[in-house]
Parts: sequence; C-alpha cells; structure tokens
Amino acid sequence: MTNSTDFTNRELDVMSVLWRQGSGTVAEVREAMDGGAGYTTVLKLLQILEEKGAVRHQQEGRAYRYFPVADAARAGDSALQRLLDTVFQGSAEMALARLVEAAPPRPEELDRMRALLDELADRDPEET
Amino acid sequence: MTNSTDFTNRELDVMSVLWRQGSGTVAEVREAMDGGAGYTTVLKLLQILEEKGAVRHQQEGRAYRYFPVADAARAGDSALQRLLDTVFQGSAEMALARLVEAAPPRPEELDRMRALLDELADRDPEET
DNA sequence: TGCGTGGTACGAAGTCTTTCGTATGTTGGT
DNA sequence: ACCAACATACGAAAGACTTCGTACCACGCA
Repeated sequence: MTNSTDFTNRELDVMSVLWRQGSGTVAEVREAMDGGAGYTTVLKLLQILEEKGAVRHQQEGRAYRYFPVADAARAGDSALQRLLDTVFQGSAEMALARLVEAAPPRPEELDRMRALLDELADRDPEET
Repeated sequence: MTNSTDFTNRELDVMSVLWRQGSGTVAEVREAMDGGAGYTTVLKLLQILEEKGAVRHQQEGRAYRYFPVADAARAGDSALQRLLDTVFQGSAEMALARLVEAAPPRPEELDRMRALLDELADRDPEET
C-alpha cells in the first residue's frame, strides 16, 4: 500500500484540524487540539505526516504553515470501508441506520440526504 | 472508560468473525481470518477480548467456543462518531455521500434506506 | 556581542498492539 | 502405561504509536 489514506488516531486528529481549517502552523494546530498535546508532539506528528505525503509545508515568517495534501473524502472511504466490512457486515443500510442515530441530521440536511438517495435511485436502474 | 466498544484493528477482525458467525472456536475464527494468523495469536486475542468483557466462552468438547458479548451496532457507533468528527466534519450528509459510493447498495437496499430516511423525516419535525 | 524568544530537528523513552514460543493439560488409542 | 494429537495458559519479544527532552538555529534588541 502506497496509499496515503491510512491514518493513526493521533494523525487523524491533526489531519482533521487541517481539513477543517484549510491549513495551520504548529501552534495553530496545537491550539485547535485543545492544547492537550505538547508543542513538539504536534510538530512531530506533522513531520511524520509530511513524510507520508499527507501534508506539505510552506515557510511563513520563521515558522512553517502546513497544508493537507491527502483529501478527507478519500481518507474517509477506506475507514468507512473497513467499518462496513467489520461491524456492519457490508450493509450500507445498517450503517445508515446507525449513522442517523449517532448524529441526527437537521431537517435541511435530512432533505439533502433524501435527495441524494432519490437521485441515486433514479440513476441506478438504468445502468443495467 | 469502562466501555467495551473500543477495539484495536486486530481485535476488530476477531469480533467481526464472531458477529458474522454468531460464535466460533479458536480454529474456526482463525479459519475465517484466512489463516493469516497463528493459532496462539488468535487465542491470545480472544483471551484479551474476554478480559475486556467483549466475548465470553463456553466449553465445547475439549475446546472453547467463544461468543460475542459486545454488540456490533454499539461498537459501530463510536467508530462512526469519530469518523464523523474527524473526516466528515460532523456532516452526516457527507458521510452518506461517501458511504453509497464506497458500497453502492442494491436497489432493494436503497429502497429500504430511503424508507428509513422518509420515516425519520416524518417523525422529526413533530418533535420540536 | 550577548541574550531572550520563538521556532524546527532529532532521537529515544514509554506505552500499547500484535505475534508467537514454550509449557502444560487432557483425551483416545494401542 | 505410554504416546500422539490437540487444546489452553503464560510470558515475553517485536513492532507500531505517541510523547517529549534536548540540541540547535535565526532574529531582534540592549
């Protein structure tokens, strides 16, 4: 696997900040992580992620600003796939059931989700 | 955390077999895992899981038969929650979009998924 | 020039996961 | 009674993840 979509828990915490905020210096990322980690710890994580090709950096003043290279959607796919395989036994339905329970969507979001499935239903049968 | 819904990767592989098959002896579990792991390795994993309270065993002939105690749905929730928080930025919609792409549901399943959301939509507004 | 401040680099210690070697027990057959 | 076959128990080695101490560097300023 030369794929960069496989993160450890801590790496995921860091990536999450970068995805959410678009970029960050060590201090910024650390801040966003509740400061629960030491400065050099966060730096190290970023260096490891850079080695893996998941982020890149750019000089900014004396510090580095880090940018995500790996994209969230793709990283989500492999984690989701594994979850699906192991706990949901391959059933998207089961996964959806838990998903909406774990994070009940607001009405507008729910509408968009329904639209998404409707569209899929319209499109799918014709691909046979 | 006294919660039993937090598994390591390898533990998840084992639990996955038990969830899928209902129960298993060491040899059976090992079999279902492609035999990629040694016998004692699988045994150890099962012992660890038992210590965590995620499985229990019962004598069967000379061997033990292991049963899952932790349930898949609950285990899925915490993993899903974390995924949602980190990669999907809390958006169930985004998660669903990736989900149906990662594991395109068959038409009947898709229908059931739509029904599930419809029902949720019917119910939800009235809870205000 | 010397010092404080704010930053990165590197290596290694601590901890958790994963794997398996070896010891030991039990059963059935001869 | 003994042996082979098949189980579990235990402990520790190997590896991966996480954290951080310490060294080092550049800048601004008295």
